[in-house]
Amino acid sequence: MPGHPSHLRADARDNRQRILDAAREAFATRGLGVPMAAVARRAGVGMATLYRRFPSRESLITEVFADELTVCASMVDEALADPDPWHGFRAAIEKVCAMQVTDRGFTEAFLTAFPEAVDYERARTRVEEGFGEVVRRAKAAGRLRADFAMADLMLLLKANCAIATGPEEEAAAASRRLVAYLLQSFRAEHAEPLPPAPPLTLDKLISPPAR
Amino acid sequence: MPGHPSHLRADARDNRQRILDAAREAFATRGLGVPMAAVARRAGVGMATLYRRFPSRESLITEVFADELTVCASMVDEALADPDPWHGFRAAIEKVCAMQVTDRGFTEAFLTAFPEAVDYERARTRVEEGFGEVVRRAKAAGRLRADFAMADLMLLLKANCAIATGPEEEAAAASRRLVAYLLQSFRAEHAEPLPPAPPLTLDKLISPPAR
DNA sequence: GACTAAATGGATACCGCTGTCCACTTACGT
DNA sequence: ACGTAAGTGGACAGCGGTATCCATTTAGTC
Repeated sequence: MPGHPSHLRADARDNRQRILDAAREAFATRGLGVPMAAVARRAGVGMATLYRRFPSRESLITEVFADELTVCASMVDEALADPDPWHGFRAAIEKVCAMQVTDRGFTEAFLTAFPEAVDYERARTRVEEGFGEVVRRAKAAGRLRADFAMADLMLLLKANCAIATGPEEEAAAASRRLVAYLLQSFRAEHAEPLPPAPPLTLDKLISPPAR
Repeated sequence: MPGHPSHLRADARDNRQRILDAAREAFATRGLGVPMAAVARRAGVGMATLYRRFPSRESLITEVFADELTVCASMVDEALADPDPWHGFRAAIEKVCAMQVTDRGFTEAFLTAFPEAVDYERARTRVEEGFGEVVRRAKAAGRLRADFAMADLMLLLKANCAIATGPEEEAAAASRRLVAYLLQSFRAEHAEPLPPAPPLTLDKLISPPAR
C-alpha cells in the first residue's frame, strides 16, 4: 500500500494532501469523472505525482470518500447522543441529505461502492451499525414505524442523490421537501402497509463500477 | 428539418424507423450515452445513414423520447378517465415509475431536457396539463393534500430515476417501496406542514446538457 | 431496361482522456 | 558541502468515441 502517508518525504507528504484537497473540491463541484489532469492542475502538481500516489482514479475517490464518511460517522454519533431518539434520527437524515446537496462528489461516491478500500470499509460499517442503533431506539420509542428497514435509508439516500443535481439553491429546496415527505411517511403514527423492502445494503445496492 | 419522415424514399424511410427502434432498445438497456456506432450496428445501417437522419445524438434522443412521452400521455388519459380521482392519480404515478424502472433510456431522457424538439414540446405540455387536471380533481375529492405541487411530481420522478438503476428485480422492489412511501405522504388525511416546493417544472428542473 | 438523383456504408480524420516514461530537481543523511 | 535516492513535471502513446467524406449501390421514372 504505497498510498499511506507515513514514511513519505516531507514534500511528498505535503503534495499528497494537496492532491486530496484538490480532488475533494473538484469532485464536489464537477462530480467524479472530472479529468485527472484537472485535479493535478488544481493541486499544482504533475500527472506523474498524482498517479504515483493514487494509481487509479478509484483509489483517489476511495481515499477522499473515506474522509467524508468520517464526517458522516460523527453525524451518527450526534444522533446517538441525542436524548430524543426520533429527533436524532430526523436530524441525522436531514444533515446527510444536506451534505449530499452541497457536495456532488460525495453524493456520487455514496452510490459507487469500492469494495477494495479497507479504512473505508471500517468507517462504513461503523456508520451502518451506529445508524442501526439510532433506528432501533427510534422504533423502541414508538416514533419510527416498526417496518422501517435499513434499506429504506439507502432508498432515501439514492433518491436524494438524484435530487441533489442542478443549481444548488433549487436542489436544496427540492431535497428539503423530499426529505420532509419521506420523514412524514417514516413516522409510526399513520403507517400504512408497504410493499416489501428491497434487499439493499450500503454496498450491495450500488450500480457496479459507475463507468 | 431533414428528420421528417415524409418525402423520404421508401428504403430511407424504412431505415429511419429501424434506427429509431434500435435506438429505443439501446437506450433502454445501456442508457443514453451508448455509442452511436452501437445504435447503427444494431439497426443494421452505416454511420452515415444514422448521422444523415439524426445530425446529433440529441436529435435522436429527442425523437425517441417524443414517442415515449406519447405513451406517457396515454397513461394520463387513463387517469383522467378513472371515476375515482385518487385511484387515477395513484395508478398514473405507479405506472410511470414502473416504466422508468424497465426503461433506463426513458428515465435518463426524462432528466435531460432538450428544448429544441417541437413535437416533443407539444406532448410534454399535454402531459403536464393533463396531469394538472388529475391533481386538481384528486384535491377536490379531498384525497390529495392541498399543498401538493406539480414540482412534487418532478421530485418523485427524479428520485425514482435514481432508484431505477441497478439489477431490474431489485430496482423494481425499491421503486415500489419508494412510491408507496411517497404516495402515503401525498394523502390528505395526515398531512403535516412542509417546506416550500422548489420552483421546478418538467423542463426547468433539468441538469443542463447531461454530458 | 436505362438513367439519375437519392441513399448507403465503411474508412478515416479528429478529439479528449488515461496512464506511462524519462530527464531533471530537491530533500535529507553524512 | 555534497551524493544519492526519492520526487517531480510534462511529453507522449494508446484508446474509445464522434462526425465526415466519397466511391458505390439502389429506388423510382420514362
